[in-house]
Amino acid sequence: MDSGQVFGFRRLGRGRYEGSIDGRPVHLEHVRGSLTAAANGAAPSARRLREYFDLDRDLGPLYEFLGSDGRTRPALRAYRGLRLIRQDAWESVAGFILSANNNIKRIRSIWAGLSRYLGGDGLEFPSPARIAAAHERALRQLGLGYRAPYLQRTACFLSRNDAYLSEIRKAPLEEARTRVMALPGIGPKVADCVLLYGFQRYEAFPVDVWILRVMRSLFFKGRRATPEKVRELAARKWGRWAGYVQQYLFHASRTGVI
DNA sequence: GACCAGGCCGAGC
DNA sequence: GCTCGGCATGGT
Repeated sequence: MDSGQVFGFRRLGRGRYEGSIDGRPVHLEHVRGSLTAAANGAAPSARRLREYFDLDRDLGPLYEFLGSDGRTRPALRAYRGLRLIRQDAWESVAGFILSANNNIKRIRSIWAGLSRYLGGDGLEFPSPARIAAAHERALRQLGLGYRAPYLQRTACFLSRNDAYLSEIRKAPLEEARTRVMALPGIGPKVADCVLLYGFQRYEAFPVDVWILRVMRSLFFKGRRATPEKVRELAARKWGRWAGYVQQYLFHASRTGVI
């Protein structure tokens, strides 16, 4: 919840969060290895929670990758158990359009504003149609800045092409990436985030400023390396686990562990 | 009061 | 094809 994957959850206390899953508000509590969910209406089922948090995936191969290399081992030691949330595709599209040249704290704040002023009764994140119907000026007032037209144009397009995202899910990786990048405000990095977090394409390896720094430092002897070179190395080294490795490196880098 | 943040876009070579 | 400014805004 705190590793920059989702922006709609608020931390209430140790292991306690409020947010929404499947468009329904929910309270989550994680204590001593036990996860519980509570809601006013229907809470997500145990099965749904296991799926949402990807709990049934065997992370053995990931731990082997991370643990067998001294450069990545600290990230595993610190954050063993960290998993990729299987979030809604539209929410990943919107969240990572907002993320461009922004910081996580402020993305959360913008997300909360959109939910409060454009979402439904449960303060869930607004649908494409609701954002499409908003005025760009209103979006700017919520702090989106120059991202306002991007989010709105993408919302307009998706509200009129409701099969667009589900077709991406079925496409081969490179085609899927091209189609995600065709949306306004989405370039290579945001596309990789959408593929990874919204479509569970675990080969995707988003390269932002944090990942670029840590990858240069760990694997390029501190020398310059383009995001494209970094992506190629990650694909070669970690294959289908690259996205998971990225999350460990990103979070460890941001928290000063590596 | 700089500098930075999970970058993208359009213009100009 | 590539490089390079411009872009809104709040946190630090």
